[in-house]
Amino acid sequence: MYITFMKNPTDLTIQTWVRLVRAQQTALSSVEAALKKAGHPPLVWYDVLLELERAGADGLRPFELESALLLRQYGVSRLVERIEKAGYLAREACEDDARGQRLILTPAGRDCRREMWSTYAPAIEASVGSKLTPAQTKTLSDLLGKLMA
Amino acid sequence: MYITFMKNPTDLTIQTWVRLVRAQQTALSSVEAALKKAGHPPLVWYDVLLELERAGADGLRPFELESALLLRQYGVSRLVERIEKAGYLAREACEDDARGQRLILTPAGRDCRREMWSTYAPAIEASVGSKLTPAQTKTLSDLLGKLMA
DNA sequence: GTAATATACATGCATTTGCATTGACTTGCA
DNA sequence: TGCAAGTCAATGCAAATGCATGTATATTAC
Repeated sequence: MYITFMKNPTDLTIQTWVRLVRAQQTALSSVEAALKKAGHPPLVWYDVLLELERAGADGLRPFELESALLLRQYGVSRLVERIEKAGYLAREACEDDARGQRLILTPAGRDCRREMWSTYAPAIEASVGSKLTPAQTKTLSDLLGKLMA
Repeated sequence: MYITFMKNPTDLTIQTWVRLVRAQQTALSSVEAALKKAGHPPLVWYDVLLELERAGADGLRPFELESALLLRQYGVSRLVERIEKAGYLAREACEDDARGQRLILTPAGRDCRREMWSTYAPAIEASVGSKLTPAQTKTLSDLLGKLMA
């Protein structure tokens, strides 16, 4: 039996929590809205395509995507299915593990990611970059880093 | 024809964006998981119950909840339906507007919110409070405030 | 007063997500 | 070797969400 000691949050901590949730929600939904308005797929597709692009010719295993993007196993399974159906990735049999598969970015997928970026980038700038000085941005990044650690 | 000038984000801005999304996602899902593990309803129920508690005896109109919690109209409609079915809120006809209704917290709803808080509070402390000094927390809160503005 | 428009809320239908389970293969170990 | 346990991925079913639209009432313009 473990006793985990977790004291109650201060008002300041609560306020920070609320702002974290709200600020992210607001920013994220404005980015998603921009993508949708431009006729692009949802943001998570971008993340997948980017990971695959970074992974290069060997692609990635679904479980690698799962941990890289903090998705659930069944979420990856169905997301990959949809992206494949759109022609942006290909599944290959995995040589060294017959249970698995390799997910490879297609040229169309590469193009899609690039086009999404042309909408995504200004949306990030509008929601984050334009609201803070570089020094403030750095501070925010560091503090968020501490939260994730 | 408007020209909206939005330059591309710096690498620092992009990193901050990614961390904002990830940090919130991580923290939020750990809070949600704690609630679920304790047998409580999802977090958004807490938000609704708290808003209704703050609103007092007259309760709130659905559209007020919508803007207070940044939800979609149909989301509120169905969320309220579920919470009502659980017995945590009551719907009253609205005197001055026959299209509308008033949502009132029930005693069971008040209790539910209190019990949720006993899980929610330590989870906030664990995801935010315990990771930062008070000064850092204040700085983070202020910077997130700028993002929301 | 009445017609046009706007607001409040609900809902049918398709898509997505969550949860539990299954099927297939691998690994560890007797 | 062989089998128990573990890992990778898919899927059936239920719940939640998104989108478009519907219904009712209120407000505005004339």
